[in-house]
Amino acid sequence: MKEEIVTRFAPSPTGYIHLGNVRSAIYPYLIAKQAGGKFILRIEDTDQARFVEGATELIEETLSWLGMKWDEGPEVGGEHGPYFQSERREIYKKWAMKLISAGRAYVDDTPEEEIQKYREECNARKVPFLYRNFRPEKLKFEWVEGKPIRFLSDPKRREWKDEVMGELSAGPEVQDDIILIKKDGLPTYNFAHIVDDAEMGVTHIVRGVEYLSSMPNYLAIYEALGLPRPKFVSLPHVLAPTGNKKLSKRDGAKSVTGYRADGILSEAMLNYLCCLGWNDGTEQEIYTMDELVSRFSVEKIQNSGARFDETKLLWYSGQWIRKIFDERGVDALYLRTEGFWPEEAEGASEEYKKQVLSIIYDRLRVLGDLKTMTGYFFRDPEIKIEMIENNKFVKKMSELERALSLRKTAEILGEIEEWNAENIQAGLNRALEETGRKPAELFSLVRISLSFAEFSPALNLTMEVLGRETSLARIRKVITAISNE
RNA sequence: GGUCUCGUAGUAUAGCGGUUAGUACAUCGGGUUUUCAUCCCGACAAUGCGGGUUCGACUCCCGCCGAGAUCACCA
Repeated sequence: MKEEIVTRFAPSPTGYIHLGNVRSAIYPYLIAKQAGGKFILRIEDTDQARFVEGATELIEETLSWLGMKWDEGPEVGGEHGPYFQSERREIYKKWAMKLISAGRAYVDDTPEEEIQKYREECNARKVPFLYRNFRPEKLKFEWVEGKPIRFLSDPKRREWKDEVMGELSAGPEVQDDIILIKKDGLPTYNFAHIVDDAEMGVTHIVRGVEYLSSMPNYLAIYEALGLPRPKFVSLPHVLAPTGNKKLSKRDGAKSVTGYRADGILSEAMLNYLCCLGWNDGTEQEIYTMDELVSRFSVEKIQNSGARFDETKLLWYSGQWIRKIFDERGVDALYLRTEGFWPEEAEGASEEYKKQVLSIIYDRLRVLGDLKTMTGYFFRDPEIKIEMIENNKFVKKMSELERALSLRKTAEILGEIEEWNAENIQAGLNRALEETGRKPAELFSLVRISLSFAEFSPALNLTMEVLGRETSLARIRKVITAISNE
């Protein structure tokens, strides 16, 4: 019988999920789903000082938004609960007692100040601080309320395999009597995650490379507890856009929620993040969640850090907006646009907004662009004569020529029987002939008159959506404005 | 300082003993009757350095250099 694959994402509720950390959720999710296994969400809230109200909800929301469902964890429950470490005190105590009775863990009743003094001494002498060199001769193997419990280490060279980094090893220098249980009775990460992963049957531990240097200590605990080692998957860091540091809040990279608010599609975020430091060997760039689940492979995870590149994220976003429109139609894309329209669109009908979306979608990088790009579809733009005067093509026409050209165009368009893109284009072409202007000149003039925006979709499409009345009214308004000057 | 890890264009990556070192983003140029965008075409641009091994090295080995991680009653 094949062992079931179980992975987990175990964040601390200390704020929003950091962009760089989302990968530590996506990768284990893909590993589990690919094998038909389980993905667990566990909240590591043993540090009461850093706990942030609402952080858990934010984490859950982010995972859900990205399309990840956890099989066990908060909200959904499961057979290995509770899924908040703060509620698992008794479990950790039980495991700590195993070590205590085996003579592998002891109570640390050295005053903190004394340890601190020793630590400073070591720093001054530039030797590594190791508690084991400082521990009392006679150890007390018992559980004492209000005192930390330390692991009794057995330093030696240890070797292990990392699914990403390969065969690794480290000497005894880094192994120490690390704290298992803090004086508040809650476990440290170092102990808690080992206990939880064992209890929950986790087969693959996926986490950042920063834990690599603690591995020898973890290995010692697995050994002392008689636990089998799970597979270790170390993920390289996501680097900040500049410098060589790992991505952090001050690097200008927004949180996942921040990008979501800008109107980045979740598919794009997932796609980008997953392909940052992973590649299936083909030249494919765009992947759906289903494709990622079937194609993902741990062996293909890069082993050097990857720099976060917002520009590429935005490219993915644009690609996905087009992909959804092209493959699933306006309605599918429209569903995503709620909250991204400009204020003026408030009273507009759904149908009208869909029409606007249909002609503007291929210009969007994020849905939030709707706000700045579609205003003139919902209210008459303010006339800015300088936009006309400064345009490099319209500039070539005299004021009189502008007025006459617009008048002619309005006249021709006014005669159109059925107001549709094709007929409008025919009308525009006729206006071109009759005015004798170059396309660049006349079309620029008309385009600006209609929108007074830096850019807009094709003229005929814009007018079709705007409607005959509005289009002609706007052109006439400009004619009046020019003539009065 | 100890320990550990990493090193292909600006960025993300492919290639894993013989390639014109491929692709994508970015940048620059061109095309699609106006703009912006899409789309298409083109250009620029990389194996950190030094030694080996080999007929041949981006690929294997060693050294150096550079970068990062970690050394908490944080995770």
